[in-house]
Amino acid sequence: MTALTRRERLRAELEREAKVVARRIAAEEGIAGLTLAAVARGVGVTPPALYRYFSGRAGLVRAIYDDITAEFIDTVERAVRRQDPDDLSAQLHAGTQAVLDWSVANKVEFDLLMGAGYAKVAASEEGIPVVIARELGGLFGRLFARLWNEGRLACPADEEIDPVLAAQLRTYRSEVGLEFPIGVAFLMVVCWRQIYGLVCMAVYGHHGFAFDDPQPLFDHMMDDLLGLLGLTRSPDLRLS
Amino acid sequence: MTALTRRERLRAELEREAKVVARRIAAEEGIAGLTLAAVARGVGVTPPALYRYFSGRAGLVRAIYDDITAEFIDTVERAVRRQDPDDLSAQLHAGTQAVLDWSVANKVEFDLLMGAGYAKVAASEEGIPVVIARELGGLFGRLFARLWNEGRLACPADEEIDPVLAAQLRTYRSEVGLEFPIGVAFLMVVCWRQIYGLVCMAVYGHHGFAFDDPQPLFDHMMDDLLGLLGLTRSPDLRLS
DNA sequence: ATAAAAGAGTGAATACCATTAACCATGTAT
DNA sequence: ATACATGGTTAATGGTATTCACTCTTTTAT
Repeated sequence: MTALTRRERLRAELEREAKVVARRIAAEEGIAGLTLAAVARGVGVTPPALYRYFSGRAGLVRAIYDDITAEFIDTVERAVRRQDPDDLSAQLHAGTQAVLDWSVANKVEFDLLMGAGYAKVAASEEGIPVVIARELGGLFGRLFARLWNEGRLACPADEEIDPVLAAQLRTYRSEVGLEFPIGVAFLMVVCWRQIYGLVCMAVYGHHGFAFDDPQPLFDHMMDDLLGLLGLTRSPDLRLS
Repeated sequence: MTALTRRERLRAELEREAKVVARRIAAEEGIAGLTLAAVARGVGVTPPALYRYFSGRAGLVRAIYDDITAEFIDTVERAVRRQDPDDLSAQLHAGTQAVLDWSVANKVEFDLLMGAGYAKVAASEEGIPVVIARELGGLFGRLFARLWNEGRLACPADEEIDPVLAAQLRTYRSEVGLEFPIGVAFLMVVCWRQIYGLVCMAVYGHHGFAFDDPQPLFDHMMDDLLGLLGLTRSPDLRLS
């Protein structure tokens, strides 16, 4: 039951609408082009009214940042769950493809979450830093953990890893809340480095004159990465 | 001989100084915080005066973009030339290390050249697109060409490459002005994808809570990449 | 039911910013 | 010496964020 008072309903409604308008403007004009005045026009109020909902422009950006994070993680999570629960290769593949597809389809949002925008948001607010890395790391980390438990993963032993790197991996592992050896975390980071590079290339497009479509490079990369994990590409991907 | 008139000297001086101030402000505040008014204050003129030197704010950004490109390429080129001319491994290693070091030391500039800033600059101006990719591709491409000529490079044959990817590689090769088979271009792109991913991680820092120092991951990556090219890490790197 | 309190919006004011136009002083060239 | 080109100025326009004082409405408490 909606024990909400009239005011609360209206407030929730305007806040939702303001964020929708803000998302649309950001997607069209970029974060730099996202102005309180434009959002105010879009929802039919004067700019100062928005200060009842967000703490200024920075607060508005922070608000849509949180929404975008949830949306991104949800998208990737759904793609993973759409696969055969026993086919880890298919799940890793689909999740990674979802990361690429969402990023290319939402370039401004990607930049905010994992690009230049991240540093700005993180610098101006507290409580941001680890969010996206933890969520995404946890999502893929659970798949890596299953691989590890099945004993199919060939990863370096703790002693083989450079001490400085080992310390970083331990920090990473504990921050993301994972249980496996740091060698597994190392594999995750090696994979992420490659995925992230490809996605950044596709999103920022400084090689777009030739590699307009990232899919062929992505397919090659997935074969590489799955091979690194001792897997082969699963034929029955359900990407629909 | 300076066949420059007094006015020309003063003009060149103010233009230089304005760009220096702009670079400083951009580095401190980010490109978004780079305002004509602040630059004008910095060089002791009123804002409209800068319109005699740059076509508005966009023109100023474009001007420092060009400077930054030249500076970046020059830095990498010097690092390569500092190595033994016959030690391709050392040259590749040093060049790549220079890319990382410069990018981390100049985050805002990196973003402008190869991150989110690139898309904005490229969208608003003509003649930009291929610059950075061509310069950097040419620099590393010459090293790959030498490797190829020495026959030490194990790369896929043309027929083994997916047709769509092959077309992209041909576009890339011709745009960058390289001569070798597209299999070599493929290796270049595979390497760049990994380097770029690591650099973006280091610059944008969404994993910075754990991987504050990118060097250990970089060292691992270089071993991988040099191995991919049939090389081993050269012991006598002169990075000083 | 009515009065007090809380909430949500407005308009005005301040302080930035970019950009253009009109204007003036000065260096350069004839 | 004079005419012109150049590089600067001030003033004006219009956009932005943000704060403050005020009003109207809704909620809450008596």
